[in-house]
Amino acid sequence: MSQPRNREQTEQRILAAVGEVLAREGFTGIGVNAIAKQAGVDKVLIYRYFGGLPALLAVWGRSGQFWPRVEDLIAEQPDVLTLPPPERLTRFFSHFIDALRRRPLTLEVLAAELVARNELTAVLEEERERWGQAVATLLGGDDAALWQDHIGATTVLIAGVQYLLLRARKIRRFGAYDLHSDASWDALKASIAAYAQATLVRPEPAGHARQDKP
Amino acid sequence: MSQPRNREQTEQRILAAVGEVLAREGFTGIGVNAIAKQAGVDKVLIYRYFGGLPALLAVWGRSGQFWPRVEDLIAEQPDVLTLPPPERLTRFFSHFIDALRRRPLTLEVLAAELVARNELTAVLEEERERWGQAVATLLGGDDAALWQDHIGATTVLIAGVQYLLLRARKIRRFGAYDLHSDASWDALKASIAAYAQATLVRPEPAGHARQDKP
DNA sequence: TCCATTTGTCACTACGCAGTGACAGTATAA
DNA sequence: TTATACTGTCACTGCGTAGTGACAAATGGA
Repeated sequence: MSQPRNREQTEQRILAAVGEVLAREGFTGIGVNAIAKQAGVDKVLIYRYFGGLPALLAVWGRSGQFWPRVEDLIAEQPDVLTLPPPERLTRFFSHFIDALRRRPLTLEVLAAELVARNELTAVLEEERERWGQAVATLLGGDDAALWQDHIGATTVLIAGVQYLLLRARKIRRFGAYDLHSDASWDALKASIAAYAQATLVRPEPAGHARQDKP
Repeated sequence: MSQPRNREQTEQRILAAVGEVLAREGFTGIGVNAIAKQAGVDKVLIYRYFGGLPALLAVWGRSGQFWPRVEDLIAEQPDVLTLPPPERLTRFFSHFIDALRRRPLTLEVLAAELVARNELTAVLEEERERWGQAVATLLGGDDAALWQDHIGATTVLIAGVQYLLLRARKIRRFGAYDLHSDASWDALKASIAAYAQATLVRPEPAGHARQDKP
């Protein structure tokens, strides 16, 4: 019944248990008791090895990559940078939605951030700030000025996608959409694509219109 | 120190205390002990008069109107229905943002819905579903077909605004924006306005409103 | 006046939580 | 071999929570 005497392994057990408890019970179920029980380890070791629950969460947050890496969002299309801006934005959103729908743990943490701040959310905040920079670079591409005109609406759209994904976990409907159905998400992707086509182009149609071809 | 013997008044005290505790400690601080203490009443009366915490929350949810009524979002401009669609959408978003920024209690409940379902969130869900219908009618106005084409993007924008307002409570930055500054919100409103101008128009037969794909 | 019901108070149980002190077994270094 | 540090277990305190039973005081009807 007693654990092998191996601190390294025990620490890994505890770290793994954090994710397991989070996945099973959600953020409100997180606590030293639950984590220790899940790890099959005495809770005092959490204090001894990590210094308490907040410090443990910080370590866990740094170890796992729940946030989709920007590269993964465009991986299947490595020449995405050569696409015209509307297609680029469309593909980005499509992959972003799919990636987040596959990451329930990310959504759990994302939801927790809205309710309470703690060591974990602080760690993830830095991480995502860097992510935002990378996305801006990706979407801006070779025409940063064009992108600049649409950064506001696109920011709200990114926020909106995240919010709808969070709501989907607990509440099925939002306005006209059933957030549990793939068809709804396809429709939303199509709407965003239409938005991109309609707006993400150089404003002057006549005269010195600039083509978005390389 | 004993309360006057007046059930009606005591019930009102308890209901008021729900909102007070929610405002002061947030949703995680809600509990029979805290509510009873706030109301200056013994907690057993919560069970006796309301049947427990979930039932109390349901009553409270029905009694208060924290969600901005659609009429209030356009009150200062009663002839909003005569405005062209882009201006109509722009005004709606501007008022919607301002209204929610003035309702911390609404945001608290909105955030709670993302984490846990309970009697309160169920009640509010019905309420907001009706709200969504009213908004659709308002924005659609006399040209439901036009609106239909943009319902998806607008839905995501509404969701995005709500999400940014929720994040602002705990996390100051989102992408390029400081969510605590009025200037950021003005910029976001302007971006939404630009989106509305660019997309929410009738495709003219020979007009330049919508640009063709290359 | 008498009695039943209602209103409000108090004391209590049972539970889960965070955190800690004491202890036993094991590895390691002198 | 002996002393020391380390790893893991157990039992415990203290706190806050939800929920309940017993009781005192006031009300209102017969």
